[in-house]
Parts: sequence; structure tokens; C-alpha cells
Amino acid sequence: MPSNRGGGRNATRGRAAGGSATVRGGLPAQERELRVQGRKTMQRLLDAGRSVFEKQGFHAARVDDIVKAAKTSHGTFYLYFANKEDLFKALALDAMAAMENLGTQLGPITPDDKGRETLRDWVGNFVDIYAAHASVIRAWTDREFAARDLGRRARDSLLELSGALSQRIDEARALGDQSLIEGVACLSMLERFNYFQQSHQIRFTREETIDALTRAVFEGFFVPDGRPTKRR
Amino acid sequence: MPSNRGGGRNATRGRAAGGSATVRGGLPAQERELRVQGRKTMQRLLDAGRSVFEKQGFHAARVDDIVKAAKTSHGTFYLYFANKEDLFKALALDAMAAMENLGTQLGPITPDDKGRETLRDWVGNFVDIYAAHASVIRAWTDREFAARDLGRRARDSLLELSGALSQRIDEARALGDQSLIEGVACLSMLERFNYFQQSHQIRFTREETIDALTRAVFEGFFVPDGRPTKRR
Amino acid sequence: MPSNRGGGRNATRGRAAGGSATVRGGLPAQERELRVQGRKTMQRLLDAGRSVFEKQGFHAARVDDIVKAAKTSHGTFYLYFANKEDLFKALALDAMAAMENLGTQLGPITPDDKGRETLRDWVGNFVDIYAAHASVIRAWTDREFAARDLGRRARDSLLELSGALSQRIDEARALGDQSLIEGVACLSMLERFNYFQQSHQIRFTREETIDALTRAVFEGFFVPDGRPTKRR
Amino acid sequence: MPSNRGGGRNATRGRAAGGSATVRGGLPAQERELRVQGRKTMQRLLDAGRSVFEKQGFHAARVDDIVKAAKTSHGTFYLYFANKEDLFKALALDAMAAMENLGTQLGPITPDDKGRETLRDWVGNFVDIYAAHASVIRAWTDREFAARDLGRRARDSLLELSGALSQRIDEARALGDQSLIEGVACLSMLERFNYFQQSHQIRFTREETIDALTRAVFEGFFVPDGRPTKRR
DNA sequence: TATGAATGAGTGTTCATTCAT
DNA sequence: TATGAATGAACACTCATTCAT
Repeated sequence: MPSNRGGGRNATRGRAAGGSATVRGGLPAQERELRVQGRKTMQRLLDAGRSVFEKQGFHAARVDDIVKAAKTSHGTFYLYFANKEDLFKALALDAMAAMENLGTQLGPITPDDKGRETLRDWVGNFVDIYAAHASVIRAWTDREFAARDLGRRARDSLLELSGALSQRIDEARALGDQSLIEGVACLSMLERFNYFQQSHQIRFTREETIDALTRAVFEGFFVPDGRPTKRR
Repeated sequence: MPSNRGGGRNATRGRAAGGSATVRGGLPAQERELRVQGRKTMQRLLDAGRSVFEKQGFHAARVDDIVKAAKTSHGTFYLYFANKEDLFKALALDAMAAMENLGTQLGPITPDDKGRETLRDWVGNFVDIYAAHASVIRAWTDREFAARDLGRRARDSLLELSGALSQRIDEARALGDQSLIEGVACLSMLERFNYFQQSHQIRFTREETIDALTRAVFEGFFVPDGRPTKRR
Repeated sequence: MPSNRGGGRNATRGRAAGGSATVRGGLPAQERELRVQGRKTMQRLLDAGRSVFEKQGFHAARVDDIVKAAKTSHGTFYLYFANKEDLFKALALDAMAAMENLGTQLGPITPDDKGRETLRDWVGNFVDIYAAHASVIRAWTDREFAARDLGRRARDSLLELSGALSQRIDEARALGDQSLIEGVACLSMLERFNYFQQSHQIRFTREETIDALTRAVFEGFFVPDGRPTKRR
Repeated sequence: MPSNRGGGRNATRGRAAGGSATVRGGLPAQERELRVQGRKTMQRLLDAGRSVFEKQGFHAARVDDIVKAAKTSHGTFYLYFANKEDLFKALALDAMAAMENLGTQLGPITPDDKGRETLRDWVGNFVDIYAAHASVIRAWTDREFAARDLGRRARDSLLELSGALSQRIDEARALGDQSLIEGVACLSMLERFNYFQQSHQIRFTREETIDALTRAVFEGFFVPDGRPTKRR
């Protein structure tokens, strides 16, 4: 029923399409062509969810907390989402889409200053995207989700991103299959560094972060071993 | 692997003493100078805990599961540990000690084949230690623990390890303060790569893993920019 | 089948007026002299209710289900009925009226073939009426309703019907007071057999049903003990 | 694991054997070889359940009510039963067993005084059994249960009983297939009459009830049409 | 007259922890 | 030292009913 009108909240629509099985008829706002007010409320809930998950993590987050943050009622929550995980999933799908998108944005990285610049810009994007979706990304690799469908999708998103890195690494250093593992290593560094940063276990500025990560990625993965970086 | 010798056990005792555990008299076996049988039971519980946390994560792990795995009873559990977190902490402190120990084991990494070999051995150690304590390490950076005492200690452990890396990086490339951020980046890669591996989101052999990580760490952090690795 | 003409509708009005419904002004369409459209909507709701109660029973029936079946909205429902029970009651009163009516239709049953024919026709009516109101009749003897006003009325309806039977039984066999209990026994058989049939726990044809019930009622209640049925 | 030691609560053991799937490990007291105390508590809960279901019906019965009646706690309830339905099922299986047993107890009913006596005794049993399990029997034909496994089993129990009646009816009157429908009609009368009695919609003494039912069943189903009962 | 949105009291269930033996 | 039993606070979720347009 929900027509696919352009733009807007892809994630949620996706979720709705996937159909989070609700036991009894009353599908929770699966794009029941919400009116203005409904859309506002849903957005409030999504925002509240993001912020509460951010502060407390998925487990510790109480539906009650989210509802209070969104200044709405318990009942309303379930009017828009099947359950806590459903809301999380909506946020997660957004994050995944962003992550996968990041993969397509990565152009070729040549082992020269130009490549370094290209990489730098991309790392900057990564940092920003990570910051925007931190709460969700932090949770989605959790043991908890591993088994579920969502966990699998999250893993796929990450692998897609690491695949993009692998390809560029292969272009730069012609490693063949080995580029796969390097792509994962590279992504690991990016992911966890940002995680530490976002969870305030370390505190560096955005610039410092981008500088350091760009350098480590560039020298560690895109410069052929034992050969100096070409300088134009 | 590391048996819960003095140190580990002490940790529990320490916390319990300082903590909120002793509310109602029956202090949970805080070094009541356990006899042979008692020691056996405790070990069974620790092993069971490790395996259950491994499989289900801290949250999803039920005391009931642990108790069943240890073939003992609920009551007995609380004879040895103040609560679920207390058992986790016992395991965590073991892991932290191992991590910190890893830091002291890291010798100077020269930007030549010898340094590469030294690093390779150390990375191998890291991989093994991580595998041995995977269940615990995976959990301890969780949002959940961040606030608590345990989380702070975990962070300190990690920072200590990254500090060791920073120092060696500084020795190799004389960066001053900047080596700090590089140490974190380096540790990030190591930690998360092993996490992905342990959580079976990726599957590479031990050798592949060590090769790839050694290379990335060596080229990315210990070889001065734009200069070739010295070959003896 | 019986359309909700005056009588039925009145019932709702009566209860609402006397009841607790009118708390906040917007009296649920209590004979606001419905216009054509309003009457249509109400009928749709009644039909939907019948069908949903039929399929799910009173308890399991959700207002939401009824509203969807009637292709209208929650708000509209409460424009016409004070609450779920109110709609049920409207249907129930119809059913009761039909039941009571059935009582008046029962003529004298002589212990001969003519009586048997008379009885047969009446049993046929009973079967049809029961089928028409099955959903409601099935629910109204429920524990749930016993206490409430509605339950008492339902009981009265049944007793009235069993009273009619008793009277005819007394005429046929001159039992005095004892005919009372026989009337109840007779009604019990009729009611429950039809219940089993309607709930698809047994499946006999209409003819089989009527034959069997007629025979059992006739021989069991209208033929004097130990004497053969008179044949004309 | 639970050995089948003799006697005792068959129903519950049966239920345990069937295994009411509990989501997470801790099977609710599925015959975990309960100790004396445990058995007492379980019995208290069963008794409480019976009485609460009796008073309020399955739906309206709150776990809280049961727990209070059993003078125990919420948590304890779930130590012994997976959920409300599980407790109900335990009671229901008891009732079904009793019902089916009743079927086997029905001897041949000859159309003479001896047969009448035999029948009378059996009807007395029926009345007593019904009284003992009234709360459960009343609920189990509900729409609610129809779909579920329990409902099917209940229907089977009833059909088995009606089958026993059919057989005896066939012996007495040689009807062939038609005896099937008569068995159902006969059971219908017995069931519903007792229901009305137990739900206090009618109030006759045990003797009156047995007399009336015996007579109606005997004359209605066991005496050949149009022929006088043989008198010894 | 109609409707989508909002509400929140009420209920079943889980599970860490404590108790009695 | 060990254990089965008991506890109850905490939480997710439902659904009849009311509100604002």
C-alpha cells in the first residue's frame, strides 16, 4: 500500500517493506501514509531513540526513556514501532545505508600526494558519518545482534565497505587476494578508532583524528612496501 | 588459559570488600581460604562463565546458564561470587593483566627486518592472548561498562597498551606527542581485527592474520614516511 | 439476518442512557436521529461486529478488527457505540428477542405423529435461529457475562425458552413441577448440540441435525414413560 | 530425566512429557523431580488456579490472583508453570483424563430397569466428575481454545465420550451410523445441563439432576421408539 | 459525520538475588 | 559446602477509549 514517494526516510520505509512481523493485524505505522502530525511524532521517536541508545546502549535503553525523551506516551511508541528493536533497526538501516554509500564514494588512491588528498577527504567523511550514527554502529556488532537478521545485514555492510577498501588497495599495490584481509584490517582501524573517540575513551580533535588516520591508512595500506612515496 | 591464581582471585576479593556485596553477612567466599573442593567448584564456575559469556555475551548470559554449565546450583554461585558482574570481573581482571603484560613485552621495533621479526612475534602473542580472553574483551568496551569502575580499568588497560605502542613508535619515528594518537590507531586495528575474527564475522587463518597485521603495523607505524625500509 | 430495527437499536440507547457512557458529552449516537449515511455506517459496524465476534469470540475480538472489517475508523466506532460491549449487547438483544420469540412459537406437542411434526418444524426454527445468532449466543453464557446485567438477561431469555418447553412437556406428560427441570435438560441438549455444530467440532447436515434432535426431544420428553407412541 | 514413578498427578506429568516449549532453558518445573516442598507449592498453585478459573474464567483470571490465592509469589508461579495457559492445561488434562475414563466406565444399557440403574449410576458419576472439573470444562470449548492444541485435545476427549455413548445406544437400538449423532446429542444434554447447574444459572439438587438426566437419557436414547420399557 | 493520533492503566513474564534446609 | 525453592522489582507490550481536526 505505501506508495514509494521519493526522498525521505529510506531506512524506515525499507524496514516497513521488510515487514517486522506484528502478531495482530495493527501493523505499527508501517508507512500507513502518515499525516504531518504522525510524521513529526515518528521523527521525534527516532531522534529520541538515537539519543537514548547513544547514552545507554541498546540493552540499558528503556522504552520508557525513549518515550519520555520524545515527550510522548508508551502507547504511541508502539503505534510507530513494533518494539524497541524495530526502532533500533530503523536507525541501523539508515546507518548501514550511509556506510555502504561511503564505500561507493571511495575513488582510486594513488601513492602520491593526490592520492593522499583523496584519501584524506574520504577519511573525513568516514569520521563524520561515524559520528552521525555512532550510537547505532557501536551496538550493531554486539554479540546480541550477531545471530539476528540485523546482525547479518550489519556485517554485510561492513564487508562491503572493507571490500571497497580492498579493491583500492589492490589497485595501488596489486596484491590479489591478499588485499581482502588488508581491507578488513584497514576498516578495523577506522572503525575502532572512531568508536574509542565517540565513547570518549580517548579525546582527539577532528583534525588530529583525520590526520592520524589518513597517514596510517595511506602509509600502511596504499604505499608499496619498501618504496618511497612519490612526491610530485 | 591463565588459571585464576592469586592475582585474579584477589581482584574479586578486593572489589567485594570495597563494594556493596557484603550486605547480608554471607560474604561470597571471599578468600575463606578455600579448601580443595571449594577451589574446584570456583574453577568450574569461572570456566563456565567464560564459556557462557563467550557464547552469549554478558547481558544475555543468565546466571542460570552459568550454573548449569558448571553443574552446580544457584545458591552455590553466590557462595563464590557476589553477583554476575563479580564473576565477569574476575575474568576481566585476568584479561586486563594479560593485556598490560603484553605492553611490557613489546621491545623496540627498528625499521628493519629484525624489527619486523620482533613485531611479528609480538603480534602473534597479541592474537593468542586475544583469543584466550575474547569473550571478556569483547564485552568490556560496551557502553554498559563504560560508567562503572570496571570500564575505567578496562580503558586504562587499553591505554597502557596503546601507550607502549606509542613509545615504540616514537622511538622509531620520533614524533613526540603525536605518537600517542598513532598508538591508539594501531591498537584499534589490532583489537577490532581480532574481534571480527573471534566473532566469526571474518575467517582467516592465524598465519594470515599475523602476516597481515604485522605488515600493516610495521609499514603503517614503524617505517618513517617516504623512506624505504632498510634491509640488512 | 434480523436487521437491527427499532428494537435492537433501542436496546443500545436504553443502556447508554442508563449506563456510564455519557461521561464526556459526545453521547454515542444515541438516536441522534441518524441520517441515511449514519445508518449505513452503523449497520456496517454491526455486521462487522457479528462477523468478528463469530470468528474470534468476544474477548479476542479487537475493536480494531471490527473497525477494519467495517472499513471505518476507531473514532467512528465510538460515535455509534459506547464501547465494545455496547455493540455486543446490541447484537445480543437481537438474539435474545429471537430466542424468546421462539418460545412463543412452540405450540402443544401431542405424543403422536402430528406432535412430532409440530416439534420438527420448531426444532428447524431453533437450528436456524441459532445459526443466525451463533456468535453471540456462544459468548453470552460465558463466565465473563454472568455477573453483568447482560448475563442476567441472557439467562432470563434462556429460562423463558426452557419455560415454554416445560409447559409443553407438562401438557404432554402432566409432571407438575418436575417439568421445569426437564425443560432445562431439553434446552441444554438443543443449545449445546447446535453449539458444537456451529463451532465445527462436529459436522452434520441440517437435516441430520433436525432429525436427530427432533427424535431425541420427542421420545425423551414428550412421550410418556413405558408407553408406545400413539400412531394415528 | 523424570522417572515415571507411580500414581500421583498424571495430568501434570503428561504435560511435562509433552514439553510446553519454554524459550530459554529453565524449563518450568517440568518434573524436575520436585522435593516435598516443591510438590506442595505446585499443588497450592494448581488448587488456586482451579478456584480462580472457577470464579473468573480463564481470561479474567489474573496470574496475580492465582498467586495470591496460593499465597506465593509471581516468580514462584513461573517456576512451576510456563505461563497461565500452562497451568490451565495441567488442570485441563486432568479433566480430560477423567472424561475419557468416564467413557470406559459406561457399561451396556439394556432397555429395562437394570439398564436404567446402570445408567443412573453412570450419570451420577458424570455429575460428580463435572463438578470436580467444572471450571476447566467450562472454558475448554471456548472459541479461544478451539484453534490451539489444547482445544483439539478437548474436542477429542468429548468425542471419545460421545463415542462411548453412541456405542451403547447402538447396542440398545441398533441404529448403525446414526447412533453417532445421537451420542453427541446425549452428551450435549449432559454437558450443558451440568454447565448451567455449575454456573448457578439453575439450581437443582444432585438427586433431582440425576433423576431428570437419567430419565431423559434413558427414554430419549436407550428405549426403542414406540415400544414400552420392559419391566422385570 | 469522520478520522488518524494519542493515551496509559493493566498484565504477563524474566531473572538476579536471597532464604531455609 | 551445597542446594532447591522463593522472591519481587523491573520491563515490554496491548488495547479500549478519548482527543483534535
